[in-house]
Amino acid sequence: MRLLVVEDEIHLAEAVAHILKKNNYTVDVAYDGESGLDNALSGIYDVIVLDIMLPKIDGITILKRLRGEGVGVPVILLTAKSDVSDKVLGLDSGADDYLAKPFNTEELLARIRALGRRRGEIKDTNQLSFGDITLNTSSLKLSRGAEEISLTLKEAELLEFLMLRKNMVAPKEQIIEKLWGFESEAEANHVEVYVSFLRKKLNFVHSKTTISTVRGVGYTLTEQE
Amino acid sequence: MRLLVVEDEIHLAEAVAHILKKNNYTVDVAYDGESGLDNALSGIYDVIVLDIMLPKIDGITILKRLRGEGVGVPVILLTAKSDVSDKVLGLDSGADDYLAKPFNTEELLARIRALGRRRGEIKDTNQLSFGDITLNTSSLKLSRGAEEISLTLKEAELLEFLMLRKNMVAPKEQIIEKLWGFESEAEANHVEVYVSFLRKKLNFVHSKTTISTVRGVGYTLTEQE
DNA sequence: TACTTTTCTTAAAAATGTCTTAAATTTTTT
DNA sequence: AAAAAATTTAAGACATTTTTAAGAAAAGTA
Repeated sequence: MRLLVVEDEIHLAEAVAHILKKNNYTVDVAYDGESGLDNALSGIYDVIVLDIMLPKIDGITILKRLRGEGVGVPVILLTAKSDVSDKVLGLDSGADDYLAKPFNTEELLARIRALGRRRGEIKDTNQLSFGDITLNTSSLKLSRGAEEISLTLKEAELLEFLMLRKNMVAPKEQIIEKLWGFESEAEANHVEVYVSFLRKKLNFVHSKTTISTVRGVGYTLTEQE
Repeated sequence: MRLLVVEDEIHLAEAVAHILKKNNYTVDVAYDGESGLDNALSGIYDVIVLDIMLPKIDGITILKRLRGEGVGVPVILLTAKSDVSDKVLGLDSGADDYLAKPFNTEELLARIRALGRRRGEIKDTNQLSFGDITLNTSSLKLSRGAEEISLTLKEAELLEFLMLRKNMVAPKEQIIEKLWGFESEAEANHVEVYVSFLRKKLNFVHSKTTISTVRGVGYTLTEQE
């Protein structure tokens, strides 16, 4: 994961960068709003840690510009102000999280993990793997070893959703929301039908990976022994 | 993050709870001052949204009692009155924020985020531990060491409730309210049945943790030596 | 001890959630 | 416009969970 830290207090910036690198992130640092915005617009970052008070361009402005340009990268706002109105403003501008200085390391790490996770981990190859299966999110092909089968769009979306969540349970509600949007009449049965389809196809490629159901909650991808 | 909403207008309470859950909070609802206070005193909440006008015990009184007991959980007061004196009274009684009805969703969310953040807690996992056992509240799996067993939804809810209250006694009444809703026909026997089920499962994983009965009151989780 | 109350445990009934089809409908491709 | 593919609907079978109910056991009381 590649992170951008935009912070003008050099000491703090270096300290944060150091900690993040220690935690296996690739970290770039910008010391003022202008270069921060330039970097952020590149779209190569998975999470941006952004101070509000900055020289040249302030954090809120950067955030608005990013969102205005359609850059949806998760942003954690950093600030000394604990003013409520300020927070609301930040969040309204499209921040994903908010952290007041001084903050502790664990807290920052936890939030970065949380946001990074939300993004998932599709590499530029469009290949997504779990256990013995691979899904090409572009060609919609599911493969296990040499065996391969085509998925329909909905099937692929569902599988991708489950794969991104690895061993976590994906609530049925969330699946509906993701695949059909949440105003829809879509019923739980839709999900069940597609789970059934997918299981058949997983079976077809003789995968050891299965979709197990957690009754009353949802589904989770598990690797069988 | 775990929130408590204390609001007697059922419609509003449900709507708020729904929105909050959508935003990944764990939400409990109490429909009157008495059960609101009981719940609040448990100390398991990160933020409490508290209506002022309530049956049985009013919000201000609840707030004072909480602070009197040394419970410092952030409280957002909710009220139809936009009366300034009321606001002052609320803040003097130890409220952290104040929101006049009708309020918009974003505003409420922003304030909760702001207050929750102050606590510095962030929900990073759905694992809950007590003594030698761990409950995954998402996959509904109870484990002790390498041994593991699946729980049903109700079993998991009950265990979670007990685990959150650690060594405190969970009154049967409160358990009913939490698992079956506050106006249900649910009888004490329901709880007894589920306690029985759970004990069997705790036994199954050879846990030293047991549910002990406090006759006439309720149940509590205890670790046996 | 005898009696009352509360809790525990079970089995079976009822309710609910899930799976699997096939057919109907919609969308896309030819 | 016809054919093919994908999606949605619907219904019955099936599985699991929840509820009910009733007697046994345990705890409290006189």
